[in-house]
Amino acid sequence: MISGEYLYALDEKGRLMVPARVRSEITGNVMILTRGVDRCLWLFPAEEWRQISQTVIATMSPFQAKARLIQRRILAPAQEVEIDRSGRIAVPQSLRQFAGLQKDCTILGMVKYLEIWDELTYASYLEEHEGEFKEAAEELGGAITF
Amino acid sequence: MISGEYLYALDEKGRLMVPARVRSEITGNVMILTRGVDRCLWLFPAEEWRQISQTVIATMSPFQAKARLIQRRILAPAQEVEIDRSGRIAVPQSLRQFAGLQKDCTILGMVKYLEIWDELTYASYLEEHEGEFKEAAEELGGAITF
DNA sequence: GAATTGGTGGGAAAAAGTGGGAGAAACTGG
DNA sequence: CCAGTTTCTCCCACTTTTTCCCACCAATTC
Repeated sequence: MISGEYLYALDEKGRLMVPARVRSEITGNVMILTRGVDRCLWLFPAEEWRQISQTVIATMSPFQAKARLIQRRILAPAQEVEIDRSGRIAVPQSLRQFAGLQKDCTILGMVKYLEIWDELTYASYLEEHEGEFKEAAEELGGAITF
Repeated sequence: MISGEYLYALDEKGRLMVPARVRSEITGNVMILTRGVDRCLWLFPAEEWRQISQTVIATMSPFQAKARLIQRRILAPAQEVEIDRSGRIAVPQSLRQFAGLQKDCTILGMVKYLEIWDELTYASYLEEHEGEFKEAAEELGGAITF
């Protein structure tokens, strides 16, 4: 179960640390990096990705517009990235650009996968959506008690 | 499984790189290039193309308008292209024009085949469809949970 | 305070990508 | 049908990027 909020800097070669806590949770040293929904990247353990992508592919035909869209936006940008001996991955140029990664990046543990945000982008996202969050919390409140 | 998002420039002779990652996934050095759906080209590994075209042909009669249309639009324009020693293919003039390829091209791995877009055309496609994508993603949420 | 773990930077070799030259093939006009 | 011209194709050499590895620094633990 992957969780936690981390802050790491992209180095000059475009490399980013995978938190040690996370590394110890996954098997192997290959993960899958792709565009996320919203302005961030998603980083999956290989096995999780296999499941998700299979599910998506199974429901898709290249002759349907919506399917192509999903495929182009989520499946296509996915690349295998290898974790080096120091625990870093290389983030490809195109994905860095998409998420607007500058230097400092926030990494979020989302249970089954990780999100990578530019630190500032993430901060403003949270701020802008605080109201919406409270509404969502209110709704959930009906179903969830502690 | 072909995926990844790559950016390459068409050179002055109209040649375009096939990403090394992709080259290592396919057998042989011949691929099939044709018009895609939307303003892009489709590039198939020979074997995949054989299957797809067979499937399409099998369901088509030249006496039906729709069938002829699909045939003219997808099957007919297909040509074999050879990957040279440096890993490039020559993109024929007519196809370049169809997809509006200028210089920088985005190449998308679509699992079974590749798409070739003019960089700017693709960027605007994604931008224009981001709203639609999020709706579609929202729907997928019904099918995929952790 | 020594040893272990986590993180950062950078060098060197290998791989990937780019440009361009020379010969072959195709096209054009006479 | 031939000669001149253009386009294509194939290959090589150079440049850039990526990958892999190691050394070092910081922080934590024993």
